Formats: sequence, structure tokens, C-alpha cells
Amino acid sequence: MAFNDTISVAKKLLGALLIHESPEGRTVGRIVETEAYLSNDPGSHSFRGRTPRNEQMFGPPGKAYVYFIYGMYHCFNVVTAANGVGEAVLIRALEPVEGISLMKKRRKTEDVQNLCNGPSKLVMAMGITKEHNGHDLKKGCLRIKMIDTRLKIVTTTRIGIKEGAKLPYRFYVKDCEYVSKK
DNA sequence: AGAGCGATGGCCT
DNA sequence: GGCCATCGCTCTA
Repeated sequence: MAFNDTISVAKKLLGALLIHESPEGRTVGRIVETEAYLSNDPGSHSFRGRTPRNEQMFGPPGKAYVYFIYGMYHCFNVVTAANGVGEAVLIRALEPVEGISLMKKRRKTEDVQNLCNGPSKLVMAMGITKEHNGHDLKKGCLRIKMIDTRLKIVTTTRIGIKEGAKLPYRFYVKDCEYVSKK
């Protein structure tokens, strides 16, 4: 698929499968909540230009941007837009599909609805690490399988940011029990 | 059910 | 030195 128009990609990623083959086992989740971060967007890491941290956002689309936050968590993004343009889609929630027992072990909870309903939760459940920063999501151990669906999509504002808080750049699957916040 | 808050460290000004 | 695209615990209802 083309990873050019970031808003479109954020919507098209809903329903897609995120797959990770790790030494511990295979986990698969269906993407149910995303947020778009654009280049002219004050809420985006890329807004003030290229830095060592946000470097991957400016790279070619279809790669992973994994960043460290709050001293203890990581978040996972799909890089979008042309090479040189700093845009990405934050994955905020997954519906667990495969490897649920491994997800429970990694997350230290038995509650299936609490495994992947947040950007750092799904990173933990899927076994994603900072080593995946810059990884090509079209091939290899961590990849995305696009699924053509006709899901009902809710469009709303993003979570946990100050700048650009009113922009309608968060998207989730309507009536889905696995999103982080409705 | 919802508000408040501490943990914890790299990055940016 | 202040700021985070968060989470899980505690406290109040």
C-alpha cells in the first residue's frame, strides 16, 4: 500500500493486523485505534524539525518509529508521508488475535481487554522494543498485514497532548471493546 | 466510575 | 531544568 496521505493511512490501518514473530512466540493484534501526526501539526514530535529522537518520522514511509516516553514506556508508530516529510501514525490499541497467553504473561494480567488498550500497553504485549525503531514493517519479524474492511470509524481528538489538542486526528473502530478510550 | 499522583529517564532549550 | 503521544495504584464516592 502507499503510505503517503497520513490521515488516510490512519483510517486504513484500522482492521489491519500487526504481527510479531519473537523468540518467545508469535503475537498478532488487530489495529482498532490510531492517531495521525502531521508535519504542520503542533502536537507532533516532528513539528519543530528533525532531531535525533524523531529522525525516523522523516525517513521513508512504511517503517516503524518507536520512541521512549515518561522514563519507562515506549510507543509504536507507522511512518507515513514521503521521505523528508515528518509524519506518522501512532497505534493506540489492538484487539488481541493470537498469542494471547504470551500477551498475558508480558503484561502480567489475565484481563484480555486490558492487554493492548493503550499505546504502551500494546508495545509491551507485542514484545516491541526500541530495537524495532526504523524496522521495515512490510517484511521481517514485525510486520503489518493490511485488511480490506468496511469498518464504522469514529473520528475524534487525540489523547495526552497539549498542542493541537482540538484537531480531529484520532480514529477508532465504532463499538469496539478494545479501544483505549471512547 | 473518576480524579489525583508518583514512577522514571532521555531529550530539548 | 522542565517536559513528556503513559500506566497503575490509591483515594473518594
